[in-house]
Formats: sequence, C-alpha cells, structure tokens
Amino acid sequence: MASKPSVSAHDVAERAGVSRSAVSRTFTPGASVAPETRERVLKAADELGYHVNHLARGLMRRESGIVCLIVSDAATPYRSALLRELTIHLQNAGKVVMLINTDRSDDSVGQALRQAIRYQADASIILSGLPDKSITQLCLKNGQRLVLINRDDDQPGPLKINLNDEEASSRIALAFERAGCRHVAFANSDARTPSLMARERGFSKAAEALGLEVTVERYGWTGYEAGKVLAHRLLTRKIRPEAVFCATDLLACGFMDAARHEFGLSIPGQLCVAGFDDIEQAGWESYQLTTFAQPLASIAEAAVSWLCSAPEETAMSVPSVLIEPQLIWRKSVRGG
Amino acid sequence: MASKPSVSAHDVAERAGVSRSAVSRTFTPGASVAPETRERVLKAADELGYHVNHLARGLMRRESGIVCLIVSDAATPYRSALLRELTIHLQNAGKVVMLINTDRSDDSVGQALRQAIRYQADASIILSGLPDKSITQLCLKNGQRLVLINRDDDQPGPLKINLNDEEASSRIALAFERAGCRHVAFANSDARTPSLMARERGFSKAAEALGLEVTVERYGWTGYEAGKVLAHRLLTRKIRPEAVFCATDLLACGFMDAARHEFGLSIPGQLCVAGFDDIEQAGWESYQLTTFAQPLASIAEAAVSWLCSAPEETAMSVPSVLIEPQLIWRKSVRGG
DNA sequence: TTGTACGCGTTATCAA
DNA sequence: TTGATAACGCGTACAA
Repeated sequence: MASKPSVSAHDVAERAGVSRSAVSRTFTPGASVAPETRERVLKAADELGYHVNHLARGLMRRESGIVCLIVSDAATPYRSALLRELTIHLQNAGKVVMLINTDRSDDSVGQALRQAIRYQADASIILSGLPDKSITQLCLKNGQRLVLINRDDDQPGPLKINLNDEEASSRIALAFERAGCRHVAFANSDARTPSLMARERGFSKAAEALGLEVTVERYGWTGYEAGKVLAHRLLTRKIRPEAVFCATDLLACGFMDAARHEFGLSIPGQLCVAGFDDIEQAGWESYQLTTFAQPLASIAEAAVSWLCSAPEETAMSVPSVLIEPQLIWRKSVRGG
Repeated sequence: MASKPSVSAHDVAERAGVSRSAVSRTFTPGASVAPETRERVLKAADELGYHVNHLARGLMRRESGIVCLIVSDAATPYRSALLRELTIHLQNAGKVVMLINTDRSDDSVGQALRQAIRYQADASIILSGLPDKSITQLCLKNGQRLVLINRDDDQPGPLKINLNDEEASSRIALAFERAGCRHVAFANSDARTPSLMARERGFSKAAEALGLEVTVERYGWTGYEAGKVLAHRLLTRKIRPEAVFCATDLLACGFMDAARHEFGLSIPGQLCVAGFDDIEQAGWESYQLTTFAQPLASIAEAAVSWLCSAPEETAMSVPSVLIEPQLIWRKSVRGG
C-alpha cells in the first residue's frame, strides 16, 4: 500500500467513462453538465470514495476557504465561548477554521499570521495581541482579510469590532451609587489591554463625576487567582470599599470567593461586586454575578458576514463596528 | 490591484537572478544550495514578502501538515482544556490545527471527517462522537491517521487513547466507605457516553462489593444545570444519600450549589461529593472538589507523537493507550 | 551546485 | 454540453 493512496478526479473520470473536466464540473455548483453524465460521475465517485482535493482547488481558485483564528488563552471561559460562536458561524458560511494558539506576545501573533499566509487563508480573525503594522500590510498584500476583535487599533484595512466598554462601565458606577456606596474600587489585571483599560477609565470617570471615592488596583494576569490577590489588597485597606467592579468575571469570581471565605463578607449585603463578560460561571448559584454580557453572536455575525462579502462592498464599507454590551442584573449588587 | 496578489517562488527567482528551483531548495531543509545563492534568495524573498505556499507544497509532498480536531461542546471547561493541550503539542510538532465543531450526532462526525479528507489532513483527532466504520475505512484509505480519545471503539487502525475510568471510580467508592457513608449515589448525565458509563459501572460495582447501598440517577446533558436537577432528584429521596459521586466536575458543581443553597447542606459535613476531570472550577474556593485529574499533557503527548511517527512504527505498534487518572484530594469528601 | 522539465489535482478557457 | 489544454505554485529527478 502506498503512503497516501488518495483517489483523484482522473480515477473517477476513467471509471465513469468521461473526461476529467466532467468530473470537475459535477462538483462545481452551477456548472453545466448533463443530468445523465452527472449521475454517472456521482456513482463512480461514490464507489471510489472520491473527495475533491481542496488544496488543489484552493490553488486554482486562489481561495482556500480557510479562515484563521488567532488567540491566546483559548481555554478561558470567555475566549472559548467566543471561539465557539465564531467557529459555528464560519462553518455555516462554508468556511473551515484554522486555530492558532499564541502566547501573549505580539511577535507570536506575527508568527501566526505568517502561518496563515503560508496556508493561503482567506482571512484571519485576531482575538489576542496586536500585529505589527508591517505584518498587517503583508497580510493585506497577500489578499488576506483581517478582523480585529476588541483590539483598539487604528490601521486602515482590517475590520475592527469593538465593545463600548467605556460607556457600559460608567453604568456600573451609577448602579453602585444608587446602592448607596460611597467608596468604590476597580479591580483590574495588569495586562493593560485596551478593553480592560477602557473599562477602568469608564468606571473611574463616571464614579468621580458622581462624587464617589475611587480606588484602582491592578495585579497579574486576568484570571481567578489574580482576583483573590486583588481582594486581599483592596479589602485590607484602612477604608474598605463598599463596592468593587472587576474588569472581568474571572477576576470577580476570585474576588468574591476571597471576600466571602477569607474575609467573611456577605455579598451584596456588605459588599457589592460586578463583573464583565457574563461567562457561564457568572450565572452559577455560588456567584450570581451582576455583569455585562458580550453579544457574542452579534460579534461573530459581523465578522463572518464582512469577510464573506464581495471585495467591492468591503472596500466601501467603514470597517468598524461598535457593539453594546448588555447589563445582566443578578444578585451581587444591591438594588437593580 | 488584483484580488489575490500573492508573491510566488517565480517572482523571488527573478529578483534574485536565479532559477525557481534554487528558491525551492532554499526553503527546503537539507537541500544542497550554495551559501551565496541562498543568501541572495533569502534577501529577495524578504524584500518581496515571500512565503512558501503550503497548499502547493502539500499537493507535492502529499502531506499537508494539517491535523483536524473534531469536537462538540468545545467551550466546556474540560474540552477546552484538552483542546488547548492538543493544539500546543501539535504546534510544537510543526503541525497546524484545523478545528471542526460538531453537534453530538455521529453523522456530524462523519461530515467532519469528509471535510478533513477534502483538506488532505494528515490526521484527525476525535474528541466527541464516534464515526461510522465505513468512514473510518475511508479515512484510512486516504492515508489519514485517526486518533480516538475516550471513545471506546474496537476498530483496528485508529489509535485509541482511553482513561482507566472504571478502576479510578472504584477508588471513590472506597473513599466514601472510609468516610463512614452507608448510602451512596452516582449522579450521571443521560448521554451514556462510554466513559461516563464506565465511571458509573466502576463506582457501582465497587460500592456494592463494599456492602454500600447504591443509587444511580441519570438526567440530561453533562452540564451544570443537569447537576442541579440531579441534586433535586437524589436529595429528596426518602433515604438521602450521604455521599454522591458525580460523573463530571460540571455536574458536581451544579450538584453542590443546589445541595448548599437549596437544601442547606454542608459539604462535606452532611454530604460528601466527588467529581471527575479536575476542571479549573473544581479548585475554586467555592467548590474545593475532590476529583480525578485527567493527565491532559500525557494524552496530547501520546496522540501527537503517534501521529508524527514513521509509518512502519505505526503499523507495528499496538494502537491503544491506557492512562491513569490522578486522584486530587480537596475538601468535598471527609477524610483523605 | 545549478537549471530544465515534469507532475501533483484542480479549475478556467476555448474550440468542437 | 463536452473534452483537450493551460494554468496555479511547488518539489524533484535528471542532466548539465
């Protein structure tokens, strides 16, 4: 047995007694082929187990059907949920997903994009990191479309999908004020991602405008453990904040656990907590976290429809989409 | 500007003033090319932004470098963690990951495998569902290697990686008995996956052998919500079980939350709970769940090394790997 | 070491 | 509607 005994259109043509072109046409939607010929080809193909070789097809059509998803920390609840939504939408659009895991460095994103170019990806969607401008140009030059999700970048060319983090965050400040809190805090990671900083900014500004005392603390990476550390830092201050807005739900979960189990605080009785992302765990009985849901389906929808659209449409459209997060009231903030 | 203005080896050759094969050789490790020529080619390639076209290369080499990951419910904590481990290992091995999301039907897996064939994937790793035997044969016939993870199947050809679910589960029965529990229960989903059923079997048998009273309940899909429902069913019985082994951590989280917040039970004081998978949340302060860790790195390692190995090795090796889960003692079971 | 010529499996073009 | 032929970009046997 040969190493890769794959069956080609040639074999099918031979068996069906037609030309290679007839086989190709049979598998090309909208091509003109006689019903009877088509039938014969289909039969032969089935018997032989023939499948169109998309590598070769992509070579000819200059369109691989591959869309590259570039992401770090893909196993995180928020990221994996977004990934799922994108994957489903892409599959429904007839695209195939190539997944590239990066570390959190920008160089790593560059490497991923080069890989995407090598595989002639029709487009790449970037969920983490920010590519160098030269790499962006390289992608565009190679006919690859780019989508940046929550990456605050102003280069022309890529489609930019952003959440209105700042405006949303300001609403939490108002909610805290209505709950009767005077001293509030923002718990952030030290990742300093554009969206994280926008949330911090939106909250701080609004809180100050309302005359509240605002404390900001940043620590580590955006995960559960960092949330616990942030709780230690904020809850041991001389004036303990009465309400804390965490930059993400994962931070909020760690924060709440520390607040309850290590400081014995009741939520929302003694402490109000809010988060962002609406990960699945935010709805769990142990947390019941008031948070912002990212409309993941809308994000995926916007990304996929843009990268599947005709070139002329793409060139004309303003490549920027702003999406409104949705406030989900649960039980971690008084009032509501 | 043309639609896909990608730069080819021909362009590089022209600019460097060499033949096209010289370019090809420069990018083929281990090919003989003069250092000076190589230098010229590299320079021209860099200036033009040339990248080898892996579609064309795959066509020639009959090896695409693509490995297909077939999975349903990829956004689940356990699945996404396994996915991450596999992706990282594959990338380190120089492979590129194609992700295909399926629903839970076996037919859907078949469709995914056909897609893998169309893209000439070197291998497919199946995490969910079970392909029809004829499709398995089709893959093998097309020179595609197959890895089945936790899919209890006896077809020859694919590599089968399985956890020793049954033996592991029996150890929990012993732990419950040592904790002084007489009435125990197994909380399962109704998915009836081989691994889930093996856990049920292993636990039930061992518990009965120890002279314990065993109740088994099954409901819905393997998720948090099902865990809550299972808690309602089991905790409202005339004789309330003193210990419950949940088939997965996700079920256990839902179970614990319902037990505490709706039935007011203390864990492990009034109720012992154990889970399986060691998802991240199992270690969170709110759960501190005693559970089994799946050695994900070992699983990924085994899968990747096998599918990267030489054909002759593959043909000889017994394509089956049994991996031992590791018991993680936390605080949801008395004793330990 | 280098260049020429061919084949990989497909689609697009064109004449029949 | 059909079949022959030319690309697509690359690797490689072969000859130089």
